[in-house]
Amino acid sequence: MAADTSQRILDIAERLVQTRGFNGFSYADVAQALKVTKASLHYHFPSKADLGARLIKRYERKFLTALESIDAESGDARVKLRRYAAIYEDVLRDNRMCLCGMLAAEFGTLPKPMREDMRHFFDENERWLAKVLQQGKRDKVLKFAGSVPEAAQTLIGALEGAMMIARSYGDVGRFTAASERVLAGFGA
Amino acid sequence: MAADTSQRILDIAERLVQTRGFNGFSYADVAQALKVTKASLHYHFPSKADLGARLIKRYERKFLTALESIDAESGDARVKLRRYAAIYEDVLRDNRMCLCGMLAAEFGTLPKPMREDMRHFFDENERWLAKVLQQGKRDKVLKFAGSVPEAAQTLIGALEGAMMIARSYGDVGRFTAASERVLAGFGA
DNA sequence: AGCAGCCTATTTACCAGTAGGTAAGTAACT
DNA sequence: AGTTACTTACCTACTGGTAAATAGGCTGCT
Repeated sequence: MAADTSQRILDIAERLVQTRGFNGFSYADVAQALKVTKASLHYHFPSKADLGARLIKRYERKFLTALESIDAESGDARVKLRRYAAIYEDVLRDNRMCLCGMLAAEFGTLPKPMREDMRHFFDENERWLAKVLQQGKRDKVLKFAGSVPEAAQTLIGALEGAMMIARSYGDVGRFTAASERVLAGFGA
Repeated sequence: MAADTSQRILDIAERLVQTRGFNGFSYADVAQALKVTKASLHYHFPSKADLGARLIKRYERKFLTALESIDAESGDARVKLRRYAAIYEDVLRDNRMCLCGMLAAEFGTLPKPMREDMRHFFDENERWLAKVLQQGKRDKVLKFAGSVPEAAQTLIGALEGAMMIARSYGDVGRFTAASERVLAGFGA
């Protein structure tokens, strides 16, 4: 029950960051949602920066696990890309922004450790995507010009941006359309 | 000198929103930078929501003026697209995020009028881009599949996302690379 | 079995600093 | 005398954070 509280705090804080941003919520918000006192939160996460850092690490772990599942369940690079985009779409459908996409916008006010953790998330995404793109190229199911890492970076940026704007319009379809177009540009 | 104060407030606030976000700065920050009191700011912009709304409107006006210049100075749709992307790059080079891209991330905490103004900015961008894309298609200098408005939306999202992430890495080149790749996808 | 002592999770009761905002006064120009 | 552009002096609510008290469960010892 004890370890559970930490996770429940993270669940609520995660939702708040994804919908309102790291600067858009307070310990009081989490405390209220969880029906405990603020002081209790500080017991589990001494400072907001700690909470934020833990949030990113857990999010990255969940995300990379999902990517491993994709690898395990499909061999076709085109399918992998589509399933990658589908992760974003699912997040958006829940009215959330990608946690790290949100934090990227707030970069200027983020504690240093959070900045590094956030970039690590994108680095790992890029690594996975680069692997998939390389594989797709080798298997001749994807075709695109130029450097593989740059292609991966472009893809991440395009999906994050599409997500961010689609959310402002409350329109998942807008994301889907952009996502399909971007993937089509890679032959997927 | 009086009318000037309002503009100087907007200048400073604009910079703060673009670097720290709307929730990442306070009237006290602006007052300090301008060496006036907070109360003086409230004289010019009664509430922060007012300030924010005025900020967006001024930003949109400047932006649309820049787009008119592009129209006036070039007839080639490929050049127009490249110059459009160059606007983003210049903003980023100044270590800023696009004002409305930043606000899109903070959408969940924005006052309603600001939400609408922000979407208006994107709508106008989309309108201009759609016009350019249509023209490029007609002139056979651009080629892309599917609906023109959707293509325009995709382009905006890709540039905003690339910008946001590149800024987190303090790497303008990362934006440039993504931007070139995206434009290449339209034949530009 | 009984209980002392400890650990974990939590509360109550604070704290200083900052947020956005207001009321009333003032100084200069028209 | 009125208008414009401010300042001084406040206000309330909230921010992240802390210290001390407390309640309950588990440990080992006699």
